[in-house]
Amino acid sequence: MAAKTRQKPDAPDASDRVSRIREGVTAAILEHRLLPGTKLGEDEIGEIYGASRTLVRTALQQLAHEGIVNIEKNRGAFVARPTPADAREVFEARRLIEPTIVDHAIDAVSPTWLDRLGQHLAEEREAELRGDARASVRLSGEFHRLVAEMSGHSIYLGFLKELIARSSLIILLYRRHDTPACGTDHHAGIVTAIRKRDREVARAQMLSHLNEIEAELFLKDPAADELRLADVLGA
Amino acid sequence: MAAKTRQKPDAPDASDRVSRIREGVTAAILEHRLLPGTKLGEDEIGEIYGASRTLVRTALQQLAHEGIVNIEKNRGAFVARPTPADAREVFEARRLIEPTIVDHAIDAVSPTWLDRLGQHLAEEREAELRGDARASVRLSGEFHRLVAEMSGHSIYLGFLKELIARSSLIILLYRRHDTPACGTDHHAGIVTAIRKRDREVARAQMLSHLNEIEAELFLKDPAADELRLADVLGA
DNA sequence: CGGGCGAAGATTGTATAAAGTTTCGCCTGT
DNA sequence: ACAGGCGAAACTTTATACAATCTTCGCCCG
Repeated sequence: MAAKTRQKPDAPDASDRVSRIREGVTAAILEHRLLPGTKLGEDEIGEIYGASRTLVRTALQQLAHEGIVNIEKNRGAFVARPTPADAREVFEARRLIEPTIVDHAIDAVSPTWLDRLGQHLAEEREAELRGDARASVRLSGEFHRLVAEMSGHSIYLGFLKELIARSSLIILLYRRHDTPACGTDHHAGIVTAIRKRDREVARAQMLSHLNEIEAELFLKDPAADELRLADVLGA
Repeated sequence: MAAKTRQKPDAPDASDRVSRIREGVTAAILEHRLLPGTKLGEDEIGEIYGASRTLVRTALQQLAHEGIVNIEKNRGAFVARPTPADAREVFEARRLIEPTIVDHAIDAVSPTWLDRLGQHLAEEREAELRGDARASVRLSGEFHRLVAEMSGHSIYLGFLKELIARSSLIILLYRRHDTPACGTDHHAGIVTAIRKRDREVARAQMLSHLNEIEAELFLKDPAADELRLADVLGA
């Protein structure tokens, strides 16, 4: 039979080496340890993960497709530097998609999911309490990802993963104050609405949550070059 | 200065060899010349395009990320075979995104764009008139892509490219009748609404257009295994 | 003293070869 | 005759070597 040495049809995040590299770099970017514009040399990363350039290249190409890395021909890979225009597009897309995602998540409400949501909120609160900015940033994004997983729509989930990754870079570049993370309270409110299966409130809360995140940003128009210089000088 | 040897920020479809392979295979899939389930051997494709397996592999990985190719570990790449559940997700996403895209396209109305739209409609009519099913399928998808380009939103454009590619496979697998292509008339109606800058009508027309396409499909629930067997036996 | 040219070094792009896995045919044993 | 397992062939995966390109630094000229 063919079903002898069958493993899971597709591992959730494939524990192969390419995925380990991709997730490692992604985490570093999302936790703001790798700043936009940073050069990602192939040999450099390969040595860190003990992998050949072939695998590193594959991982970087995937990240480029996700939009958090730019690959310039014959120059290499760099952490992406979203422009204000990109930022507006990303948040517009999130405002369009995420209310719908919450709506679908409510169709999947179950004790198991509510448990996972509650557990996540606890983690967020704890990270915020101990002032761990990196963990807060990561967990804040993971909350939205969790809701998307709950919705069961793989297309929306894929789109949102991309949008969340880009949002993390955008928030790093353009936030006004040093607001640690965007409203854990908002997340709690959304979970409450989900628990009550109140679609309208859930959608509205998600929308206003996204609006408040974007309102915290300073998206001036001709900022790209200025910021580039400022960053380089700051480094 | 850093801005000395700057070329175009990003070539439209990068005339490098990887892109040529990717576009060639994509066209073959979108025109229904490569059927779902077909094995895409690396040597095979490499020989066709006179390229090494390295480049073929890169192209196939990009196609896998776009969702029209599945890569099974240690087995190779195959043309994707969307399930009915996938199909419903794809069309739901299109119903969510495309009305918004049309709305934004209206912001960009200009003689140049109206000209391009009109020219496209002419091509579609011509292909349909001469019964060229392959060209009709391709052009039908390209219409939606054109509107997305017109909207100027690169995020939506990227998402829609993926959705269109998957839609083409879905229509091939699940269409009821041998309807040649889905409503060139619908496209003409949408263009008219765009020309009049009538947002509400444009959104409504796009929505009903998508609904009619999906209504032409036969999305039975437990079809996956049946279809796989049937196809294999038929081949 | 500033600017441009040029060669050396470094880095990426591509191809080829080695290693591991799956698959299919064939052979043996019952 | 048929089930089960062994083995070879084909393919994918990974690593390494080579070629092309860009960057950098030094030097020369104006």
